[in-house]
Amino acid sequence: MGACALAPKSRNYRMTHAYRSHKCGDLRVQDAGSETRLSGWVHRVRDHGGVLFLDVRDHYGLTQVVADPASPAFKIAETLRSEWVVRFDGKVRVRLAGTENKDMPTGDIEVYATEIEVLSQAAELPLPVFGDTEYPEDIRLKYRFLDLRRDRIHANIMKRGSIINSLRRRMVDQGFFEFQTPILAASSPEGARDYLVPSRVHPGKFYALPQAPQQFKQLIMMSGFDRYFQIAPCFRDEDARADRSPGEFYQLDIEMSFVTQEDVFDAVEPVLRGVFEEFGNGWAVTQKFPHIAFKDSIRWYGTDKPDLRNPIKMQNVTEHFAGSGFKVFAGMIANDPKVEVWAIPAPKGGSRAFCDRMNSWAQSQGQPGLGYVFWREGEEGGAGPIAKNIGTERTDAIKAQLGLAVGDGAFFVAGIPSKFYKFAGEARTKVGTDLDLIAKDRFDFCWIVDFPMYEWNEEDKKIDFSHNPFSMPQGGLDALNNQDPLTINAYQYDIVCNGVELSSGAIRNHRPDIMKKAFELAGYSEDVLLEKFGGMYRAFQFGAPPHGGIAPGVDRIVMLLCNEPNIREVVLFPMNQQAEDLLMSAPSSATPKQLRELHIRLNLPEN
RNA sequence: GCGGAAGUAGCUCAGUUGGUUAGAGCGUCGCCCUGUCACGGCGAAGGUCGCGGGUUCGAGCCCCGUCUUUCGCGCCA
Repeated sequence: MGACALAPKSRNYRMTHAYRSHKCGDLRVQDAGSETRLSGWVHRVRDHGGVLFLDVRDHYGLTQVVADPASPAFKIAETLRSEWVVRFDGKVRVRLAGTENKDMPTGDIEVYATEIEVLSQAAELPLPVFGDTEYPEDIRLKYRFLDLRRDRIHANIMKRGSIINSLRRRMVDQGFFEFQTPILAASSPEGARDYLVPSRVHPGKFYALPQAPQQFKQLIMMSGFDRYFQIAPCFRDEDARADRSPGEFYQLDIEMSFVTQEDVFDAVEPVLRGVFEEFGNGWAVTQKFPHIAFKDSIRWYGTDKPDLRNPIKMQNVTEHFAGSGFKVFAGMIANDPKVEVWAIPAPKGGSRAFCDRMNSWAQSQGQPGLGYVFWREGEEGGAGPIAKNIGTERTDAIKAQLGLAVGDGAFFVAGIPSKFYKFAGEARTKVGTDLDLIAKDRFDFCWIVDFPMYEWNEEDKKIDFSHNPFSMPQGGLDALNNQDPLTINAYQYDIVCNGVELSSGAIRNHRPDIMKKAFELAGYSEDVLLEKFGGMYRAFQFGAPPHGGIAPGVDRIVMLLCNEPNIREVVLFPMNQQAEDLLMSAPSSATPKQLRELHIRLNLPEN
């Protein structure tokens, strides 16, 4: 099994042990002739009438057991079925020449069974352990214990454990120390929906499970500790996605005192690079994570979590369309100075078929279409409707700016960038995917930095925090006092790998005066600060060190390293999309006694 | 809360334009088989086609509703 590579070297049990002298991955040619005792699950039965083969499986591997009519164990062997748990005693022998199995580590030997004890039987399986067929999620989750016996997911779970061990070791080696923070905590007013836990002692009051140990880790810094980390469980009552468990997940939560943004990067980068090199199947890992400003990421990639394996970088080509014969774009540009035209270069995408396919795709996304120019033999000046309208001089200029050649194409999106960047980013991804430009065997990391501190809330017509209100604004109090709030950036950063947002972090605002002003700009008085974040705001009054941190998502790291698209493949006992545990039946009703003790009366919806 | 996809034997799936008794592989059970490793051969059992309603002479197939699972949107400081 895949797991055996991760298993410790086997101990030598004596034959007097009740269940085993060896594990199922242990035996080799040099063991031939010796007695052995194996216990495990019957993985597969091959009954030839006269001779019977059984693959026996445990956590460590598979071994072939043989029985024939000369063996006293033959009668029992014939009754064995898949997934029964059995103890085998027998003699190790070298397989007959020509019958070795090179695909199994134990494939040169077999165990000739002399005694068999059935330790437990299995009913007919709702989910075969053998083979690699896909099964529906509800059955997999209901019979998770069978699902977990299967090779791929068994190996994933072991790899998850090894990754977490490695993360811990790497953190400790850098002088970090692991702390435990409360699970029964106070509800936090911002962010996701909380999981609430009713208090028995305080009728009508509730604890909340922490969405992250954010405030606690900052308090740890203010308590005079340094270099905190924790493999921290986080709880958020939000709906699931393929890469997001409902309810709970883990973060490698990190916080450091007396640091700048660069210090945090220098601490975290080697940990992630190291763990991706250790567990990444030899795929190339970015050695020095590039820093990309938030606004550049939006301009170049149409997203704040760019997949840098995709080489396409969008460019502003507004000037080539201003006053051109392509009236749609030219008119938009003339009417509104905020209008821009972005180009998505498509290397090797220079065919009418591909461009038309992209155009239809854009329409299926609710767009009016996707303008394009492509360059091909005989039409070096550019082909397609736009090329005809704007002429060779302009298409040549576009081709030169984008660094394209004959055989390539380019797509164009026009409008107010804040309205179309997301679609442009999706088009960039689609072009990269469809033209097979995205390398499959790399982990491409980057830091996204300089997130805006504030954003305009169109609905409430006011300025809002765009991310964490406790991030330090760049420029400090001076910027808050003198700058247009919408131009202020925060010391706030994300790590992105292959288009997956692995974590976000920040240098925190440790100064109550700056914090007061920051909240004031978003329309919150000091009372709000005191009422909602009293504990932490109080701590800031008594000598808070400059500090900052980050919290990479463990589940997503494991997903990337296991090359799994779904988080349930790397979690032992996941819930389904409706946040139910189908194996253990959670959530479930409380008894009247429990509810009485908690002073809770149910007010259930109709039906 | 909203949108897409799926739901047929224990499991994975096929099922034509709406037409007689709904099929296959795996698994299960029985018989045969002494070198397999997805062993093989013969046979059998196993189905309220998710559920409810409708259209029709006739529905697994068409229509409406509903439930379940999943993917996405909303949500996720």
